[in-house]
Amino acid sequence: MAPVFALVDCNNFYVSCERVFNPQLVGKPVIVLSNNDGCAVARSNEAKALGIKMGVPLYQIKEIIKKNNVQVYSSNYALYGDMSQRVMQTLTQFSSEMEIYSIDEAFLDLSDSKGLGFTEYGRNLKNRVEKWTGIPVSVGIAKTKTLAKLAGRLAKKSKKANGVLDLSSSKYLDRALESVEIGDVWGVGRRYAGFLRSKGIKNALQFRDADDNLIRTKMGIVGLRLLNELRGISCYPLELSPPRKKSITVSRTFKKEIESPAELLEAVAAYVSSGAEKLRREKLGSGVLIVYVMTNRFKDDYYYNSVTIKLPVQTNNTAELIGYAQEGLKKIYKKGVQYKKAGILLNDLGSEAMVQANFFDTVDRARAKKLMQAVDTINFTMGSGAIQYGAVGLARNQNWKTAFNLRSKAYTTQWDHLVEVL
DNA sequence: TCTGGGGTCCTAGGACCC
DNA sequence: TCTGGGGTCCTAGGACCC
Repeated sequence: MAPVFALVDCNNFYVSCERVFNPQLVGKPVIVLSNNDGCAVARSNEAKALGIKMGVPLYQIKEIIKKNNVQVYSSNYALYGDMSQRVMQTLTQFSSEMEIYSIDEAFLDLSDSKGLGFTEYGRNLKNRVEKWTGIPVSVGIAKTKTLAKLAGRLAKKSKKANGVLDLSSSKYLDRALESVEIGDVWGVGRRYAGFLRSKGIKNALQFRDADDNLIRTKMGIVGLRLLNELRGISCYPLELSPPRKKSITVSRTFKKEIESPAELLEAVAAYVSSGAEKLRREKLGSGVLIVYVMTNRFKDDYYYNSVTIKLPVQTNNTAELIGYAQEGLKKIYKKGVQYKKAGILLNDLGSEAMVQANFFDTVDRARAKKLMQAVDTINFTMGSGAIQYGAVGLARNQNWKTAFNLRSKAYTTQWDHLVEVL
């Protein structure tokens, strides 16, 4: 039987999360910022209507914010992560087969749904998620994921659709495709959109009916898959279990530029700690560690350098990884440079249980593992960062530490942040 | 003054081997 | 002047996503 997909997409997700616990924000222009309160990464419809674009730096919209009393928030990942789980949990009731695609999106398999028509199904789903979690969602339904994304986008925009659009067997499919600008097609980014426009292909309908060879030469196999998906031939099945991670990265822009090697070391040690914790959570070990540093990329004298360290044995031991990172950092540190960002990458990931032993290995791995388990347990029960390596430095004087000056409370994950009803 | 972070996939080209 | 051919593996870079 031909598949049918539903895409469920939370509307302006971060903003919607803030509104659940602060209903006064409903109807007002609201934005949520990236790390260090740098850019607008989520916008309410009212904020979009004011012309605030995705990813625009805060300092460029100061005027608009002031004039229109836009409500501004720092990112609150604890809150958004928890709200996301609630939404996904609710969705499991609507299909046995679901793929969590991102923090605010999921694909559902509807091929064996019986009884109700798809539109009514979508409407039920939308109502229940909103009632149970407070998060408004849009639902797009179609024969392929790409078409479901497109339907979802139209569902959100069209007043008539009111949040749910079924294009799985619609006689208006062509008209719907024609109304979607080429750059808004899932998988067509800025570069490809520019190329396609230069060939006279301006919307999804023209793209669907384009010549295969033209698309293949410039966009390769990915482009051809995209064409097929738009033609109703499914190329991307639902991914029921998340594929194993191939890399883990932790990187941050510093609050202020830093120059001293000691501070740089602290930041890198902190990122390594966080990366190692992620490894352990996924029961993985890493065989290659990359450390990189850079200056402000918007300045002329931009400097970037990185070092790749092949580890003797795959590991997720924080102390060991910090040691290698420090060694590596010494090789790429340059004096007199104003660093603005650093990061680490963990590659060559493998299952913790399958680590290839090294004959010359000098680390007592059984002992190290016990220590890491103790550290993780403490941080899990007492709160993240309750215990950490000295290399990370002390909270005061951390000029690199990311700032969130406008953050709301962790309403759902910390007892002392619970909402009080007076 | 102020500009996010974490991922994946594909392709081309070079190194290396037989 | 002429200078094999095919396969595999790895890496860097480009493109995309949220």
